[in-house]
Amino acid sequence: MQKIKEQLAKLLQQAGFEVDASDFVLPPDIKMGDLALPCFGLAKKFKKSPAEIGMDILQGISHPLASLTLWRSGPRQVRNDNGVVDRAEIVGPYVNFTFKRKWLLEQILCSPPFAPSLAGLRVGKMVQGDQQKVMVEYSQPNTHKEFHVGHLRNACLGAALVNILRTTGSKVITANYIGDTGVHVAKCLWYLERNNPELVVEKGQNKAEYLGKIYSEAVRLIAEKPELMVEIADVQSKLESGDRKLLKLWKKTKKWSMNDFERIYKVLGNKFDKWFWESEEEKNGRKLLGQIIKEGKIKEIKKSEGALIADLQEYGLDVLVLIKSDGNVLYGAKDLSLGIKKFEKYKVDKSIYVVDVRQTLYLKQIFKMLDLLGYSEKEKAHVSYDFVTLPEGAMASRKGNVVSFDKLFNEVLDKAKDETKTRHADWPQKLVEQIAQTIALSAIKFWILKYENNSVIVFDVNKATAFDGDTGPYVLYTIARINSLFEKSAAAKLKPKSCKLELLAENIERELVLKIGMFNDAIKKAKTELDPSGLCKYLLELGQLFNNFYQKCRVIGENPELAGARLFLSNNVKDVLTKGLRLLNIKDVQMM
RNA sequence: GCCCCCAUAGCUCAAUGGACAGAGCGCUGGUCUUCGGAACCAGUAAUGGCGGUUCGAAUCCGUCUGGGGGCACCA
Repeated sequence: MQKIKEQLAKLLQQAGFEVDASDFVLPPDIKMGDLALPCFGLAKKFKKSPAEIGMDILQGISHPLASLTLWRSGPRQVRNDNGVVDRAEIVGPYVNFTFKRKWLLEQILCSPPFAPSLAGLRVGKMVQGDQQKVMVEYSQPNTHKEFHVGHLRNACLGAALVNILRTTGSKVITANYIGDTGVHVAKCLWYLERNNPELVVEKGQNKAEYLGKIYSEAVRLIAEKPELMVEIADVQSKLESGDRKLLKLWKKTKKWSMNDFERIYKVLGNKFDKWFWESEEEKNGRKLLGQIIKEGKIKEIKKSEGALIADLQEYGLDVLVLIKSDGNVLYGAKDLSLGIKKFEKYKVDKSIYVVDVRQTLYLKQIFKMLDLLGYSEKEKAHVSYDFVTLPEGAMASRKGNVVSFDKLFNEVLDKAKDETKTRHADWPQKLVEQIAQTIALSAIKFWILKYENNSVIVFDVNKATAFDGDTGPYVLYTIARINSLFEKSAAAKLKPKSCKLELLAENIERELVLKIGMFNDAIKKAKTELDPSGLCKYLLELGQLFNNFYQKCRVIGENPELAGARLFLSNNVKDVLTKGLRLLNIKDVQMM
């Protein structure tokens, strides 16, 4: 669509109007035209009414349009038999342009907005891009806790953003930052050391799930007797200084958690280039802070009440404790050393953090400290997303009221299997399971990604497991339907053909084509806003238009040229849907 | 106490300051001797209150009400 807008803008510029491609908007109804130019801006500039400006434009373009035969049908409309624009019409403060059908259809359908493939991703790189080197840190689960639907949102969002950045030209390094140390680990180990030092678990018990339970049990005990926190701090210190027994316990249980995370990432299709560990940054952070203090590098980092703090009040960013008065290192110290590492060791131009909205202030503090330490030239961005809550309130491992990823996934998977079996009683078990898994994942990911980053998602099992309406399976269904159409058409000796696209004369066909042309715009918006929800909405709208088209327009039984054009259009739809899903890290299906 | 976010149809969500505020679910009615009914069509119904800026406000500003979140030893 961008190319078309540019061409129209050029036409108007030749006629002497200062119009930019970005000035055009879509008319609310396809019958009004393909593109509209609001005349408010020009009206203000020339101190005329928008309608008068519209008249001027029609007068002006009469010349370039008039290369051959131009005729006017009334003062508010011009038509032209030659060239690109078929009709330009003033409606209120807008000038609506309708393009020559053949030209428009060929512009969009024959020059897809993306190159054929990009290695591995197969989405296609749409622009050359700035080749900016970006690190995207996302998914920061804590070991010794369960992976729940809150983590799921981060994992889905991060993966989608990475694909969107890559397809628009950025060089992305993906990073996971595992919380393998800290108070939560100490609490868990403290409990295990007292109650299950040999780490005996029942057969068949999911070990990561077991750790999650231990953790919330420990939290409960400590809430009853707050003085136990002294023991926890002791465990934490001993662990950092390398107590053998604790270290052994820690390593083994950490492995349990990591095995589980890796299993889940594999199911979700998340791949990370770098793995960072809090336990490593703990040491680095302590060292770094020691240096900063010793050299008096920045005045904001100083001792206070026995702790080491960053006093950022003069920037309106409060105070952040970096090292506790009991000597244990906090998150901020670790993130500071990791933040520096990203710029120094990995040489990135931009550092993106996909982190929960509740850490907005915290990340501002980290970014400010990085600025003060000499990294003010480097770009730092916090992609904040709101969290997933339960109807009765926030989800927290501490409270033990989390909806685990497994619970949700298994529920959706069972449903997908049932649905698939009822439709395909003849399918072998293996095929059913494979397709059902893809359907289930599409449902879960799409359910999460269709919400804007800043909207709270209230977990509702019916919505998360829905397959009707605006869901992932709806998009998959549309693709499967197109595939089926191709099979049946091929049997009827019909093939996609682009030579007579002008036969696509129905309004719904034109609407569908224009929507295909908007794919790039949807991707660009997702990139600018670092929010993929608009892309989800776009894919749903495209799917809806296709299904509408499919209902109204036949392929088999029509004359081969029309059928060919419709198949060509359908193929474009399938291409965009598949690539769009790919960007969202969602796999498609051949059939379902 | 200070700061941030949110409030749109019965429910869940959309809408670069611009044309009659759009979807999905629900409900009512319809399509189909199914190129795949996980579908399509029609109907139903909404900008929390009060001011202001603007040619024009769901959107920007102020204020009130009602939710959520953050603010020194959690991450």
